[in-house]
Amino acid sequence: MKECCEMKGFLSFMVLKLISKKNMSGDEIREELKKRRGSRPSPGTIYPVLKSLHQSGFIVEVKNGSKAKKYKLTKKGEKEIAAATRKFCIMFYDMEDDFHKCRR
Amino acid sequence: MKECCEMKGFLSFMVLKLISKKNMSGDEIREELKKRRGSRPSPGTIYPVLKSLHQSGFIVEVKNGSKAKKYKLTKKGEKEIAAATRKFCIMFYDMEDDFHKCRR
DNA sequence: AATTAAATATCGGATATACGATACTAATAT
DNA sequence: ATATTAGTATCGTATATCCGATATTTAATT
Repeated sequence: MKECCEMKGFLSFMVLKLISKKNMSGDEIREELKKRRGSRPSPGTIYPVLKSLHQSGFIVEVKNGSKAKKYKLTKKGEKEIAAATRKFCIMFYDMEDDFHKCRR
Repeated sequence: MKECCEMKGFLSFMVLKLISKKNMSGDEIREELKKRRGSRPSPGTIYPVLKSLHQSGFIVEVKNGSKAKKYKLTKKGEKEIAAATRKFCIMFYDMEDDFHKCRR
């Protein structure tokens, strides 16, 4: 382990979570992730994740006009993110206090 | 990716977090993680993590009497978990709502 | 002290995660 | 139509993560 607590491994969760709130394109997701974790994930990081989520049937592409295509959740994807969120909350149930502290 | 949102990658964070709340032995940590994520991590999972955290200078061993040795944070470890917690909160700042929902 | 049990430690390997570099595609502008 | 740009996609690779199996150490029991 080069650096402790890098917290890798939540990328697909986070991507699915973001799309669940709002239909987004790959680039928009990269931008949002930059805000959240400091660094903008490279294309080689984000697109394979989207591909994988698509292959699993959790997201589909949506095109409207000449804009960059966006992704939105499928029914299956909604179930998945709901289940994953539940797990997340159980895993980190006592992090709520930390959220409050960070707010100040 | 076999299964989406497995949320691997948080083990060392979680271990450090647990020790920060209470001095714990490897076995106690395994037990606590069983509650949180459903499955009890195997020895081959948990002890390398402890070793790595120890080598990084985040934790030290504490023995009292004939009981199983426990780990406690060092100053460095305290700083590390504080920084990691801050990152966590930024990354997942909007998960608070989900915590509330899960509570019900 | 010898035996058993509990806890810890190590090893090899499978899989996941993420990145940089590069290639491709589609939209826009010239 | 061609050139340019923005967005998307793929490839190869490095590292992290985690596990099962096994070995070792430590504590408890007889």
